[in-house]
Amino acid sequence: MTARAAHTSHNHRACIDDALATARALCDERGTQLTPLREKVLQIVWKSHKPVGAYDVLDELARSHKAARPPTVYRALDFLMAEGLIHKIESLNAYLGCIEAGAPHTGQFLICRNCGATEEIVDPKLETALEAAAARAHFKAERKIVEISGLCARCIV
Amino acid sequence: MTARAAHTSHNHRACIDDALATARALCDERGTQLTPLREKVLQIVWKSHKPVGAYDVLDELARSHKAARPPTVYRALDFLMAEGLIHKIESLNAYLGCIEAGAPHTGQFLICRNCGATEEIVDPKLETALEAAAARAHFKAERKIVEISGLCARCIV
DNA sequence: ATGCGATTGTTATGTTGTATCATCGGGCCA
DNA sequence: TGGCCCGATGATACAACATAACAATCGCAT
Ligand SMILES: [Zn+2]
Ligand SMILES: [Zn+2]
Ligand SMILES: [Zn+2]
Ligand SMILES: [Zn+2]
Repeated sequence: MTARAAHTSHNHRACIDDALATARALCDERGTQLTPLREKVLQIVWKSHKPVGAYDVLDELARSHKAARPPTVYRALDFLMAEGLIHKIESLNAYLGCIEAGAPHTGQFLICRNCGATEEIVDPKLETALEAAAARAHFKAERKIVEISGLCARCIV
Repeated sequence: MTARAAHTSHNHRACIDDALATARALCDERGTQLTPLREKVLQIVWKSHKPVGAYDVLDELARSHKAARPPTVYRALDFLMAEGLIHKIESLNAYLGCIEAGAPHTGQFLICRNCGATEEIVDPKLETALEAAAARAHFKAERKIVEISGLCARCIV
């Protein structure tokens, strides 16, 4: 498995610390600037394994950063997406920390409609099937969005 | 092939007529009401093979229906989605006529970033791969969103 | 010191989507 | 016929999501 499943109980502090350390290392290597503001936003996005809306990030950010405004947040989110550190969940208009930062990819997501927990999966067979489907239609695939909603293992009961 | 490819030239009037006829037949069979308002919205969505935003629909609708307001359009779109006559393209916040109305499914889409043409595909192998990926993660899939953006055959040059 | 580019501040606005209550109109039954 | 129900639409207001445009700041290279 590439990462802790979203639904398992775990010491989530470790998730956050790992994500932040990885982000610092990647940005350092690339010469991009993971500023304190951007790092704070990344930390907020990683507060849980549920996608978080931009305005929720804003509310949280504003607690420690009174100047925060919508553009403050969207710029940070744009940077983090460009660096591959977070993904946008299009069907929720919300953002989620990436579990495979550094390996460029568009994510594949399993979104629980009951508890909201969203697991990013990296499934090579699915990736292949997506490429093949596009190829059969003579289409040059660039960004491949997969968002599957339903019930997570924990919520199936 | 299940339908005309979005990028091929064709008599699009036939697309619209087919879609409206299918919609009337389905709603009649189900005892649901495809009112003139809803039919008009469906026709507007089908004006092209490009996804159309709700407020674009509103602008168009308002030309013949002065009372039209956002709820007017969203209610009609919600009805048409519930009947499986249109799909929402989540990554564009826009709506597209369904080419397989009557066969319940969540669509798989190829979205050209150059010309905007969006083709709905029905690819059983891809469907299988999605199911398998969810199953491997012990996830009960309900809605499966696939939106692949890139370049259509015509725009690859 | 000066200019440059990247980042952030600041104000305003654009775009997408809902909540809520009122009104209309056909079918149904007393 | 008159009253009732219910689905559809009208109408007003607002919530949620996102960007435009310009100013200020700061590190750094000339
Ligand atoms: Zn965690
Ligand atoms: Zn769940
Ligand atoms: Zn057509
Ligand atoms: Zn194209």
